[in-house]
Amino acid sequence: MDFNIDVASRTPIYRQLAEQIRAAIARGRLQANARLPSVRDMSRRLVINPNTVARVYTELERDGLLVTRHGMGVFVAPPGSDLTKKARRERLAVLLDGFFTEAVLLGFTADEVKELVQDRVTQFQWQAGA
Amino acid sequence: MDFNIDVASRTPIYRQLAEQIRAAIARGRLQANARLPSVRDMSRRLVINPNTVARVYTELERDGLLVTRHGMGVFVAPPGSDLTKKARRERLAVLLDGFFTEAVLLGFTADEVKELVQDRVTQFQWQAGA
DNA sequence: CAACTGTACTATGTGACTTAGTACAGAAGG
DNA sequence: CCTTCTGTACTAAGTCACATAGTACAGTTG
Repeated sequence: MDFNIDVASRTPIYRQLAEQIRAAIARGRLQANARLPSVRDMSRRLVINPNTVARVYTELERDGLLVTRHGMGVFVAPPGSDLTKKARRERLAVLLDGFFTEAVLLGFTADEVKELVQDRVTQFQWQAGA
Repeated sequence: MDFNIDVASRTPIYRQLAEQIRAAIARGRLQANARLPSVRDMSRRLVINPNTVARVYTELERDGLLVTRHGMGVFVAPPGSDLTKKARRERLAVLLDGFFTEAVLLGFTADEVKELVQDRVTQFQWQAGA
């Protein structure tokens, strides 16, 4: 896994790294139980502070995406959200509405958006259908 | 139009207001040429600083969503993005990938997402199909 | 002229973000 | 046991985004 940080960006470093890890897991480029670089190793690679890396790992563990074993390292957690079905659906609806808002303001038609959905949906590692 | 601000939220006030205006336009609750509350009026309603409101209006004008006429007020711009077709599509793809990432991490299946898309897509004011 | 509009500027305060440095506890291998 | 890795927990410092307050100026309307 290769991550990269743009220190010139207005989005915080810790947010950039967290998003890249989330994306890697969602696309299956980081599989369950895979080990991530240590806090110090990652900080050296990205030329950022170890504290910032630790902050990212802590946040992602709180979200249930990572599991840390003290003295051993940080690993990708097995899939599964601990939210209720209702909470999960509400959260997804908010995100989808945000996406639709931007799509409308960019001038797209509904058909164009549906087409793009079909194009891109295959690049992610979805839960198996019921 | 009624807007509301949560000062306790971690998301900045100017961002909250900007998102609410964007959403209102995308859903057709604010039509083209509609007039928005004046900077001072909006600041009194939301109990925030006039400078913060002005910042929001300026940002949305830069994005082409609003038009200000000095001394007269701020109005909703007619639809239409000034980005190139390629830039618009790339931007939408980034947003869609972000949405898919969260959907996967929340544990949804591809079919569930497609279903939600069908449910919600009708609530927005899309450009007329080609 | 009066009362509204948006805009520009300075000054101030708070908190997020990032870095640096030090220290401590758990795990693995010679 | 000792060394070296691992994550974690602090403190201290600096920078910058965010929000507020206040003042001032220019355009529009009646």
